[in-house]
Amino acid sequence: VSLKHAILGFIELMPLSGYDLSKMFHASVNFYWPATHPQIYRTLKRLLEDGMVTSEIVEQTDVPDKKIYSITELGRNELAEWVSSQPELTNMRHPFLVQIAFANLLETPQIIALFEAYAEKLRARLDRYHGDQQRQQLEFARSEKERFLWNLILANGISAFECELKWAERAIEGLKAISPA
Amino acid sequence: VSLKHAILGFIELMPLSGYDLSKMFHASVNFYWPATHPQIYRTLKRLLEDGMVTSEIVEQTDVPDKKIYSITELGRNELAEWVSSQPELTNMRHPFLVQIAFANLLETPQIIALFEAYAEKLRARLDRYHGDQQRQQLEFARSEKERFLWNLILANGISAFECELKWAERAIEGLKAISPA
DNA sequence: TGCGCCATGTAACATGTTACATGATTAT
DNA sequence: ATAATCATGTAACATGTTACATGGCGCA
Repeated sequence: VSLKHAILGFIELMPLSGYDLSKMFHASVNFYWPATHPQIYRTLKRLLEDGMVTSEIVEQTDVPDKKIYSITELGRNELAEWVSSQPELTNMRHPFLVQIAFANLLETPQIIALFEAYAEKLRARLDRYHGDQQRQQLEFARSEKERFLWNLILANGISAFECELKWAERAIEGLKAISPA
Repeated sequence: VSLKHAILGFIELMPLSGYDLSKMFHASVNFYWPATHPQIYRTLKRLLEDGMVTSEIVEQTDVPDKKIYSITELGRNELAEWVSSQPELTNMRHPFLVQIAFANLLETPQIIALFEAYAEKLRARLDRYHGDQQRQQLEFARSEKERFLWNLILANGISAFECELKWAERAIEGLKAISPA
């Protein structure tokens, strides 16, 4: 339901092409709302049909032409309505937990190795959160309030992954305690 | 990729019908791997075609017949392989963060209200984690190791939601500080 | 010569959701 | 009566992924 609204949200910031949107998704919300380019183009097509956006072809020299989308009054209303609607809990798909749920077949050292590989991935993700790529997005904020909100989102990712990492590290300790050293 | 493996994992515990599986998903892994019954029946059909499971109709009096699925050698291999494969990071869809990312249109008190509604939902979810429904599942554990793993999974949910709740509460504090009281 | 960026899209497939469809039994 | 539980499934739709398709420019 919500890719549509994320796209409207970006276009509300400024008129954008599908390609721009794709880059923005990858540079910013990708961690909590991934979107690939076919999905974006398809959704833009639908938004256009529904009159939520308008498109305009901008000719460019040297590089291919762009199709720039702008938000309409209807789109702005839709976005405003969605933004103020009741928040939903993330419905996670957590493949690692499923894996662990059925890991009884494995030897404890193997399970420890799984947790260690998982912790490593979490650390890599945390590094990316701490990297400046994320912070650069904050520059586009149009107000103090917006910057504050975007900082909250960043903080959410960091705290969630730190929490997950702590859990994994505690799990490793616990598993080592029951494993024949 | 992984509903298939979750189903194999359950059937490996004991032979089960689609209906049983549906109940087990709702009672246990639902928070980190939701599955609806059409999905389960469809996946069972495919697993049967692929020779990962066999089915047997069990006639019952008073209640409708059951179609009980059992795991095959092939299915057990597939499961074993998957369980020991490289763990993947959860790729979240976090609609609330998207909502907040574009909440600049709203007045600060409205944003606070959103966070409060969100925090309320988190608390409700935590209550369910602390409820005994989750703990009852632990009874089915076939070994100390399995019980330990299942406890880890429970702990993961609790710590993740507690962390998220703390984040939301801190956010509310921060927003109140910048709002005209 | 080949890779990567720019820029658009489609096709096929996989996965997930909601609604439809049936029908008996048991408890309120 | 009516709702809930048992038990199976299909159909239609929405969403997400991977691969295919095109084509120019600039850089190494």
